[in-house]
Amino acid sequence: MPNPPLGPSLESLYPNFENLPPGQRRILSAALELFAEKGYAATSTGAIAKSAGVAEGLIFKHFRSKKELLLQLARPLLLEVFFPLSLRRIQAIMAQKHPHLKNLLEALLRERLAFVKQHHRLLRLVIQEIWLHPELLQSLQEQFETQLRPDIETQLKHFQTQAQIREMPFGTALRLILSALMGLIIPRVLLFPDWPWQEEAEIQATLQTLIQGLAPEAQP
Amino acid sequence: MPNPPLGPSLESLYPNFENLPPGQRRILSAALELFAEKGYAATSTGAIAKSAGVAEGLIFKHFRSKKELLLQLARPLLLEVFFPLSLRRIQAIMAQKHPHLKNLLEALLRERLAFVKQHHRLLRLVIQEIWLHPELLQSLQEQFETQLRPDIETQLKHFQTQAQIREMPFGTALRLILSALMGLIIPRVLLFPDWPWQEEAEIQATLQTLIQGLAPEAQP
DNA sequence: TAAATTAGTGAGTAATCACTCACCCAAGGG
DNA sequence: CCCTTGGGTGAGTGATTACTCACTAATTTA
Repeated sequence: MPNPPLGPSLESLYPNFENLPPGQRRILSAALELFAEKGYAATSTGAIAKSAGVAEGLIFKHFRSKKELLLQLARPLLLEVFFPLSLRRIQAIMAQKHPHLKNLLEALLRERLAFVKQHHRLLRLVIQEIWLHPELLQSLQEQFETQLRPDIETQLKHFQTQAQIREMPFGTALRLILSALMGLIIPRVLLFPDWPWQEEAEIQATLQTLIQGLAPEAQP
Repeated sequence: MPNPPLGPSLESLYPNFENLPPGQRRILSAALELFAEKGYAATSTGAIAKSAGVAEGLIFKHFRSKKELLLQLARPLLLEVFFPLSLRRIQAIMAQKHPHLKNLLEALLRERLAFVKQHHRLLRLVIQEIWLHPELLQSLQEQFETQLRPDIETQLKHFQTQAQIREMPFGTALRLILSALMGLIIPRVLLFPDWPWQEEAEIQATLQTLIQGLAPEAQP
């Protein structure tokens, strides 16, 4: 199946989305779709209202400005998009004492790939707008530092003592892992979703490369 | 030096930039700066004209529309930004019979990092707008297929016969290499230019990971 | 039950948008 | 010496923009 399926995004991700008034829900959904497709700046509030089937004024009853609509859309979801370790499924895997780094990375990559296929609009929106709205990048950093860094750091240290990852700073290891994962996810889902991807082979090649790459240097 | 220097971008990249009428040059420079900073859609032609110190009407003397200004800015530069192998300096390195993959990748990474530090506005512009203007992505693909693919493919095959890269499809190897390079360049130059980067260590870690990762599997 | 709060409407507004047009000026060419 | 051509000007245009406001209607609170 070459095309990522278009699924409802917000219901399963936005905190207590179902308890919001229906108008606000329709606005958020329509805004996500239009922002992702045409970009924030090129999407008018009139178009959002029309697509949501509500009066334009209602947008400004629920959100003080168009920009706040963007931030309220993106902020609660940033963590979910970029830091999969916050997911319960992955935490469950990490709770086990995994013998091999490969098992963790494979679960991570497969889970993230499926997640992004389902919520590709959201990833698109974030990747498009993070360069233009420094608040987004900053809140992403804050959430990471406070909520995720400790967990990931101990996990990586564990693999380092097991000599599955060679000695290197935490930030470096994180960067190498994330760029390998994103290097598959972004072209697969966002840039060239219609290519005839050999997805399983790409997953295996990515994991193999990452694991060999992170391993300690072979002693001659 | 944590901050990437802001250098003149177009003089050295745009084909026969110096022969263009001065008004057009000022417009292109101002548009590049503003598009990269605020995004294409959020930049008005009035702001471009003001920043360039020309009348707004002059923009439409030289470019049929605002969008064509964007395309004329981006298209001739896409290849330079994303496909460093077109550069003479790198071609010179490739002309030698390199004994080791590492020499090529190291030259590539260092050259690209320096290039992007100098032209970070341009990379920013392309990364921001490529999601919203399919023409950009398409012309990028075309240029790659016709001009670069053959060279790179033979070069990679050469490394495969030397057993420095294990057996894998061309597209896969290219993707793995590009994501490793971009995974250093993008955070270093665009996302967190002000961090206290240990740049030399990051370069070495990236190369080491990539070379180990691409190598044939160790036989037990 | 009166009052206040909340969801939702849709016409209205001042500002801004991309783009046009009539015009100026200088340099060549016949 | 006229006349075309091309770089450059800046006021003007209709459309679009984000946002406001006076107004229902229904539900909650006192």
